[in-house]
Amino acid sequence: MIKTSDEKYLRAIYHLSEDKNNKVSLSELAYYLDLKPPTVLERVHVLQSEKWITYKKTDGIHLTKTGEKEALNVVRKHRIWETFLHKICKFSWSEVHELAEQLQNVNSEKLIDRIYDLSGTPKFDPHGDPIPDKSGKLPVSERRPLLNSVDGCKCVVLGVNEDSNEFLNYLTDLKIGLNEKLIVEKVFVFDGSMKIKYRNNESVILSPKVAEKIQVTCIKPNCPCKN
Amino acid sequence: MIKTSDEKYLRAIYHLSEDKNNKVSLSELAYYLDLKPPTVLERVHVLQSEKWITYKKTDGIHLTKTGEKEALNVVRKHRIWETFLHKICKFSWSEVHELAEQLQNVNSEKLIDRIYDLSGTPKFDPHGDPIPDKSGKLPVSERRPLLNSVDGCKCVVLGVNEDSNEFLNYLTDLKIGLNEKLIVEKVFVFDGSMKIKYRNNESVILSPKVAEKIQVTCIKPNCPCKN
DNA sequence: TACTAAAATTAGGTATGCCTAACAATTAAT
DNA sequence: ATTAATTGTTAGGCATACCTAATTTTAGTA
Ligand SMILES: [Mn+2]
Ligand SMILES: [Mn+2]
Ligand SMILES: [Mn+2]
Ligand SMILES: [Mn+2]
Repeated sequence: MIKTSDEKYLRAIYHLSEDKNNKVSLSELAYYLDLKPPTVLERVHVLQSEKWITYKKTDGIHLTKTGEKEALNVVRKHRIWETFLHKICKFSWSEVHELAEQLQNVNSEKLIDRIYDLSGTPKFDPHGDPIPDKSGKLPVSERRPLLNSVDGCKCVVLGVNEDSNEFLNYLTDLKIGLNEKLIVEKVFVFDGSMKIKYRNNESVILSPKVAEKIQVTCIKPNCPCKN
Repeated sequence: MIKTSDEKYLRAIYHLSEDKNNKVSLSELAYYLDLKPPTVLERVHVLQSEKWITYKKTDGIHLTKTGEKEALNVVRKHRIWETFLHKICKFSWSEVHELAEQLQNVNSEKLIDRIYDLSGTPKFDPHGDPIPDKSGKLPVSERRPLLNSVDGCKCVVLGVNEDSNEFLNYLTDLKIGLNEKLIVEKVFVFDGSMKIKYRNNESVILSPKVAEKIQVTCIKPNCPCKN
């Protein structure tokens, strides 16, 4: 049986190898977990001996098949809790992550099933991230960065690429939330920032850094936006 | 700020000094927590230095005013989670305790408030135990042991005095649950066991050991049952 | 009161999960 | 190719939360 403290590592490794899909280095993992490299090295050796991961200095850290399955299970629990907290308990999308970190440790598949049902058997969490099914399969989504939009594109927010409170609160201030419809009025070729219209003709200019992290899908068919 | 591991101790001490309202001994506490006395002694010293409890070998362990307040807060969290699990997540009353033990460690007053509201701001948990309010005040209940009933008494189940799965599953097998109406057909003076009628004229003979642990209140006013 | 059983304490030990400081190896830059 | 910076590794230590075995204290009983 896997331990809670292992799950933390597996989820971290999963995220790091997902984002930047190249090898995960020791120091990277240490930084992500807010721990020091010797600490992490120690645990990595253990995780390796338990066959959850492989590690070679040159090759970095990789999840094994079993490790990935376990990681996806933690991701599943995390995202189901986030969804439950948002939909049923009415927490904002910037509050759910931290709480879910605690709740995901609770050890009861039956409880996960129940809150999953209570939340309406969702496919995506409040940040738009896909919820793996029990076998670890991820639902596919059309999401692409808002940054790839062309002038005139009408699209809808499916999620975000970053969980940080600073970012989420910024969006909340702008009143940009999940399922918000956005019209890309103009893309400024200079730096890629874009003027967006939404709600009752509110409008805002988003920096490319922000636009890159907002995930959308076009509403009109055959929209010429890049993916 | 109090630590999760301290809360476990405070709740245990609270229960032990509640049940048998005399002093709580070290070995008693150790047994309850399923730990060895030296382990517990160590922690007791710490808890004492942190002013949650007092301890003198002769006098046993006592919660301080602050300690009791903290203990009541854990009890509150525990019972709210139990209620939520039962009412909203449809867990049976024998399943909720163990899960609540895990969930009560989650650190968010806001979350407790939300699930409390979701559960319909209950005053009692699925075992009939009172849920303290935020200031630590307990709602009063009319509960008395079924054992104190006289022949012919009509009463309703308000709770139980024991959380063990063996006991709860026994009641579940008999289909005796919360709010079940019971008629005491006959009390056998020999040993105090009693014949009970309930539901569609089902009937059963309960041993005094069981009857003592079922908490009820009389339905008819001026019922001559003892309290 | 003296003896015995139970409870409390002390001493010393283990596993886990974290750390710093010092050193080695690798990779990037001049 | 040499140097500098980054990354990984080793060694040794600390705190927490447990344990057993041995001893002391207290309380119950004869
Ligand atoms: Mn999250
Ligand atoms: Mn999420
Ligand atoms: Mn309970
Ligand atoms: Mn209860």
